[in-house]
Amino acid sequence: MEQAMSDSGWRGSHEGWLEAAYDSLLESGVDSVKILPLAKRLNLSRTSFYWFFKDREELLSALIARWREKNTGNLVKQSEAYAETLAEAMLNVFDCWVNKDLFDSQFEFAVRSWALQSPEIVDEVQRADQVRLEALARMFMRFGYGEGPADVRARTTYFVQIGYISMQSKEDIALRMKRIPEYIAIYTGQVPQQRELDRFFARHGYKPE
Amino acid sequence: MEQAMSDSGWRGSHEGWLEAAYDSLLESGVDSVKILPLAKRLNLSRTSFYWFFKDREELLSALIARWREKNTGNLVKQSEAYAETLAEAMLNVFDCWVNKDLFDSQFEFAVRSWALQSPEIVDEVQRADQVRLEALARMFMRFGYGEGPADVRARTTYFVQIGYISMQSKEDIALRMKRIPEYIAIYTGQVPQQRELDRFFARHGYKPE
DNA sequence: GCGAAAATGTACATATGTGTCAACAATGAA
DNA sequence: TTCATTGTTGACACATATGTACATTTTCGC
Repeated sequence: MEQAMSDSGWRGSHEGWLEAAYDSLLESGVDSVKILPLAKRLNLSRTSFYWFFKDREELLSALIARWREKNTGNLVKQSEAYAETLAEAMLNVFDCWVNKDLFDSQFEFAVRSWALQSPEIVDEVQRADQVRLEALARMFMRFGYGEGPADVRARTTYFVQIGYISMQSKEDIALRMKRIPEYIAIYTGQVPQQRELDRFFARHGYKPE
Repeated sequence: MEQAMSDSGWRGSHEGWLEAAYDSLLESGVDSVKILPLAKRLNLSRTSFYWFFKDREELLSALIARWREKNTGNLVKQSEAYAETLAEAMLNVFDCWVNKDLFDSQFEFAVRSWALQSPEIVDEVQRADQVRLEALARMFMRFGYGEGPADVRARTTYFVQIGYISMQSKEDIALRMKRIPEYIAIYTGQVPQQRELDRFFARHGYKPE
């Protein structure tokens, strides 16, 4: 239960507090990101916090910066990755949905919930949504869709995932993988080729029987 | 800014506090549902609250009961409504997405965000999701889909909406209506007939040009 | 080892929330 | 008009959070 520390011999650190804040945000929402509880978790004095951050606000800003840098960047990158067919391109995007390193769903949900009580976060989230949707629409257009249909398909693809996240359901990998060809067919209007699926499954260490 | 009152000459009431709690929940999330701020909003003494509710817990339970009774019931009902084609059936479900009386999106989002900080609410939400998804899947099966495809299509339909809700975007009605035929095509795999769309638009008081 | 810095802790002032209690006011039925 | 019911209030006790001031300890370069 020890947080990552800088190489100094000190117990606390900027990263330590941030990591604890991140954990608390994901577990129980922004309102649980309070200095006193974090101090208890870290076994540090509460006031020690103020050496690293000006105040609670600054900690929350750092949290948002972290989210901004992670989730949107990777989604855009995956939507632009090389692919021969639309189905393959879609599977590249799906990498995000099954790989925590590319897209942190819990973080995403926590930030969206946070938006409910902060207009600044609403702005932040809406900016992210726009960037992501535009990237997905460009992907559909690369494969011949017109602007209107590409937009609606981008929305379908994206909203389904955001909706899924907000379900917070923990269904097992096998079931999720089994549904994937079906989703690809709906989103792209074309059935993925077996070798495309095989490549996808392989890179996520999944073996269908 | 006067809350609905019972017919007695008293200022407060069970409904008054509940309504204020509902407003606050939708505006700023559960953590804003505190007795002291609600009292200020109602221009009542804080302690007067305890005449109507045992404690804050009881108020929150009343809020959840309200949500449970409203959103799930109507969605199930719409999915079971009479329709000659799948596209028409889908449009019946879409009634929920454009009519606040049938489905309260903001309430939905607020409750889902609340789940982040309460395991009991997680249970509540998951139960609702299951009931709703089963109703939608039954609808697809009524029109000839097998169990597997019906399930995935139900999920697509439902998740897109939940995702849309969590975007909290307030795009104008005309734009949403314009996208509807496109969505119907993706979800059902069939293009809706003009007369079906006309009927849908008409009952929501929308006139396409 | 010594001193500056980096980090921690104690004490204080303040704000906001909860819930209980006992006194008080308004209402309407007998 | 009495008077129990229904509703309202302020005072109290307590809990949890924030942030500041200042003293103290730890660490590392010299």
